[in-house]
Amino acid sequence: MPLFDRLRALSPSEREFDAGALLFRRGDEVSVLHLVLDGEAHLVRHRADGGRLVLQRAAPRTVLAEASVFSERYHCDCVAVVPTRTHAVARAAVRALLAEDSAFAESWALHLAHELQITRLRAEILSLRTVRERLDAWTAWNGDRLPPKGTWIMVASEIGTSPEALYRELARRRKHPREQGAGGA
Amino acid sequence: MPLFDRLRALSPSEREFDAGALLFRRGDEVSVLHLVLDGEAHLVRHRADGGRLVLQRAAPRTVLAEASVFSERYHCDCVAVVPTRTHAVARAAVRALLAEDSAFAESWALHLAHELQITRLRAEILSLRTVRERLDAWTAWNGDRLPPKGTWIMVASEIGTSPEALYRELARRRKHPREQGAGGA
DNA sequence: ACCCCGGTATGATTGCTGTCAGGTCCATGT
DNA sequence: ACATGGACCTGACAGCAATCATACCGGGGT
Repeated sequence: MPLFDRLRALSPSEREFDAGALLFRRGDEVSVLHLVLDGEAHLVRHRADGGRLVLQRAAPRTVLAEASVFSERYHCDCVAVVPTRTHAVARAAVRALLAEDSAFAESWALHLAHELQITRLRAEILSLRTVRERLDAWTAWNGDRLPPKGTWIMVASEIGTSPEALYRELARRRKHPREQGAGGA
Repeated sequence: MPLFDRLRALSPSEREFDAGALLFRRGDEVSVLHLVLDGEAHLVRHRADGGRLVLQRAAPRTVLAEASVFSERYHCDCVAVVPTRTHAVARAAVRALLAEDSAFAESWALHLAHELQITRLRAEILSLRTVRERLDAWTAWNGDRLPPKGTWIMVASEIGTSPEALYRELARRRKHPREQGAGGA
């Protein structure tokens, strides 16, 4: 059973948040771990000057603030950016399971390692300079296929470019199919 | 004891690699977990067209390819980009420790969660458009202080810009101290 | 059939950054 | 004292992408 569903089976409680509502704030005691069911929640840290720094963008079927399981209190705020529904499982239950069930602990670590791998890749893609290189890297990771229509805007945000820039790059490839994926160092 | 040292204590074996040497290749059986002591090793995936995609840049005192602990075989290549020395601990020993010692399992998960947090932050920084925003984000995370001299080049690579661009931004802040960190949405 | 809206598409402009090319400063070794 | 090398610094230029603006298209609702 996937980790998300395994966690979800721990308890039946669901919570709902309006757009802009806070799931928790910095300094709050960590009592539950949130699993995002619908909507989107951001982990944000507020800067002294009023600026914000997003630490995680949690989409549906993702675990929110994994590190909070090991912390007494939250280190940042969490805000719902659209109406959001989460499944809240007791932190104590998760910790107990981690301590007692080594198979569960392993799948938890596996989940974290996998997320880490994906995120490291995303960081590498974002450190590339041109849209062309980023799309090449994206396709290399996603089975060497161009993204399906309907998902382009999402892909654009994943690789950190504007939708227009991605449209143009895709149009370029439609016109000149041979030139894509020129192997780099 | 930090996780790195705890892992290192598991066994005494060290390995050395010349620049360009492979630590392992895709498909190899995973027998050991590498801890980088000196140098730098990259986890790379090769694309069909000859291009490369870097998945992890492992600096000294980092654990290389954490996910490999849970895998029979490697999913990518690993190459030393400079002369590199690693400490190799048996995968079986790590797995045994994870299964038997729940405190160790917890610190392993904590390590992964922490790395994940840092990497997510880096990805967020890299998705910002201008050097100014990236440096603002960097400073917000690093105690609202500008990076110390001697580390600027490293910071430039962390935030994905050229050293020159960072120098210019730092010079701008020396000249116009008030304009930095204009709080954005 | 019509409207509306979001995704797709593309042209024009502007601005930022990457790169190259120089130059200063300083710690180190001889 | 001198040479060396690395980090720091800045000017000039070119290139790419963000942005703005406009338009097309297809699906869902009425």
